[in-house]
Amino acid sequence: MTDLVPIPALPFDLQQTLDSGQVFHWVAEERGGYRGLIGETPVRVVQRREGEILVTPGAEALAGRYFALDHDLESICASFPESPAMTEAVAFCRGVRIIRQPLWECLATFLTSSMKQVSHIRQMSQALRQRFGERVPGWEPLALYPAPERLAKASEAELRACGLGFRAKNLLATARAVAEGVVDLEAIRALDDAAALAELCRLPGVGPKIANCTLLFAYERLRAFPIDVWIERVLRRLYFARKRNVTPARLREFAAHSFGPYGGYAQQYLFHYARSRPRSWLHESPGEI
DNA sequence: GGCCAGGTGGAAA
DNA sequence: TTTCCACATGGC
Repeated sequence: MTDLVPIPALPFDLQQTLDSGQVFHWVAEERGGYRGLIGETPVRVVQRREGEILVTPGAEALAGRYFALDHDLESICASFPESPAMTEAVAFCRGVRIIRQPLWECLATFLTSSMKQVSHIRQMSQALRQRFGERVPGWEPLALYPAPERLAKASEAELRACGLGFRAKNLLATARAVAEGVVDLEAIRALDDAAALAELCRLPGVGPKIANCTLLFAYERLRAFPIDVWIERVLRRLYFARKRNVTPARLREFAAHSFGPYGGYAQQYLFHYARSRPRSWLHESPGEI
């Protein structure tokens, strides 16, 4: 293996970023670091110390963009609403970045994520890559995420064989819609947030949660605020403690208006922090933090 | 073995 | 409008 090349990254926490539930295919190596694909380019990334990462020669610019090393985390965090829990989440998530993923890979992966734990999403992603994606010579077992055209040719049974369960039907239908140009993922880049959300939601199996994840993790819409079961619990505990009849619509409205232009970052930090706490954390009252 | 997991879509109230 | 429920699979 050729020597890796250092690039400055401060603050950046590679391990937590890859383990924060936004990307699912990076493989930890026994000697340390990770192997993964940035689009179609195989890359090895290692972080040995604060403030820098080492990457495969030639992939410096690609990795810097993918890992969003240009995001000004200090300004982003300063824009969050004040609260003890938010402060704790920010401290815990120091260096976690919201990365820039390829559109289809991100959309399709989150399409398979419904009612699945993060480890299961990894398994399905790997199975789909191994079964339908092109291998990368010399980088086994890495394989590309299969293009919509490839999945569109698969049968629902083949997709189910990758452990997708009822999600197979939706992935197949969405792959066909994208392959046929019914929905143009690239063209969505030009739309504003609301229009982009609506366009993504036209795809079968894609609702507001998955659409917002795709907007946040692939379309660089840092205001997008996906609400899943975890974030719903966090919002209820931190901001609606002991209040009854808080509808999902009320939560959506609150999230959209309370977290500012980088609400997606706030959401990701709260998500990652809450998932790292003991289960009981979600059931304590805010005053007990 | 019951419970839950980064939800969605369609039916029923 | 809101509420309810089926939908597959796997880990603990």
